Amino acid sequence: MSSYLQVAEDEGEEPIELPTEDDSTLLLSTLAAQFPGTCGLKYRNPESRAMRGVRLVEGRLHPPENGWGNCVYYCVFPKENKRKSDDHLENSTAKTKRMETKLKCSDLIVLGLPWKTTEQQLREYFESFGEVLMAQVKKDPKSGQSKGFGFIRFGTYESQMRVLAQRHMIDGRWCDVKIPNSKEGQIQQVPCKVFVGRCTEDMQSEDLREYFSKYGEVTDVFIPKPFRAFAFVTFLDPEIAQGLCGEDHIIKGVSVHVSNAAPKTDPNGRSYGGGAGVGAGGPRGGPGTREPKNLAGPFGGGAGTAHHYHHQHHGGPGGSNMGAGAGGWNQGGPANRGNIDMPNLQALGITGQPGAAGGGGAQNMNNPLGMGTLNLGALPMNPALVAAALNQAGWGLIGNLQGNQAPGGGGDGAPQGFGNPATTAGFGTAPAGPQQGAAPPAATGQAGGGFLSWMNQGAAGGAGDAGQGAGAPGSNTPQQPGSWPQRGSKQESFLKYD
DNA sequence: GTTGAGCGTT
Repeated sequence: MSSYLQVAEDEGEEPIELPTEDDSTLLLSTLAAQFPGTCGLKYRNPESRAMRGVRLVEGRLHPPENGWGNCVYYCVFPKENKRKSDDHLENSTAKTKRMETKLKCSDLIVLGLPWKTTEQQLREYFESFGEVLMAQVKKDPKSGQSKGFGFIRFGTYESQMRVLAQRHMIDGRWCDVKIPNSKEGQIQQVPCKVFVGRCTEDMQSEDLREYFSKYGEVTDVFIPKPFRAFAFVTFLDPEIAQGLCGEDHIIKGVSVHVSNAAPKTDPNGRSYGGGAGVGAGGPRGGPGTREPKNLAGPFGGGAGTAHHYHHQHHGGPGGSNMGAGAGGWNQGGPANRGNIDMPNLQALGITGQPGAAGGGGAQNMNNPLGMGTLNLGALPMNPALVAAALNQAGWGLIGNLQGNQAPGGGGDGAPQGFGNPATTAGFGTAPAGPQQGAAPPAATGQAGGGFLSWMNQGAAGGAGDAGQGAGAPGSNTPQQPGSWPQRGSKQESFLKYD
């Protein structure tokens, strides 16, 4: 017997009745279907007159102690918890939400299923990650024998991301979940990493982490060694990262400048950018302003680059992670599959948007968090500039947190600030939705403490990426017994900080 | 009732 719950976008708005589930919970997906971008619910406590948050566990909103009652519940949006000072981005909530409607889930292919696994079992397994809209096991039409793979579809992007983030022990076998080839290039990438210039030597990674944590969860801090007067800070929420770009902040009494994380280069030092400097985009750091040492700038337009990458390929098909023809976007094409240069890009569905720079770029910029916090399309720039900036933002490199890739040489550039258990513990700890329930109330927009913490953003942090992975093994994957099976591993290569 | 990288009878 499901009943209905009155939910309004905000106080004073017309409520909509939403059906609750049999267990009286309200599916976040149900909520999000009517209020795209919502990340939670709140209601006004009649006694204290204060707003109260509704418990959210694994995609289900749980009623207060005495049931839902008759009061009206209000949506909580990530945007609303953001600081106000990002108005320069002109990211209206409405626009953000509109964007989010485009954050559709994709079918996901599940590889490596045991022959005996049924669709029902498949569904049941993945339901611990969120609402499963579809589950199928591909079978031989004649014999009915499973082909050993299947497809699933989730109701929420977050669930999808969670599932893509790890391997799955299904019915006794490790299975891979990936974006199907047929869906390639349909998912977006987002930069979560910012460049912090004018750092002083006494700024430790923890200082930066502490400082920037007030804006959102910091998943990574990278400070090059030896001292180079800059750092990289990676946020869980890409929009937070974006919102900080162009700003000056005082840390330890020193004014530092935040800008887009620098672009990366391929081993030959070629530029990936389309030539439009990031600085042209507006408030972001202009060319040359962020690089204390002015390394040879491989960017188009001669913008100074903070650093570049060195790719070490250990066998396997070479190829840079960014195809020149793609204007800097990770293409995720077949040539890249399995290339550690973009380890989990494909798995995470974070692939390029070749058309981004051309037409309709803005609407293609979506948020893999599924929380709708990023709205690059609303930036006061034209799509081409956005695309150009993004090309240089150093997005795209997603490391594999499972710890089987980075160790063994990849961690040489990340002596500290990585592999922080506090930030890596989120994922892979339990299939049943790690820490959502424990997420601090204020952390809306961040699906739990460690959501996506495993993501290694940006090539800029190549060394850091590796380091993060290196820090993870054994500490963040209690459920992962031993190492990741080597199935499908084709090569090893590393990104090394230059 | 075998097999173990892959890619979906709509």
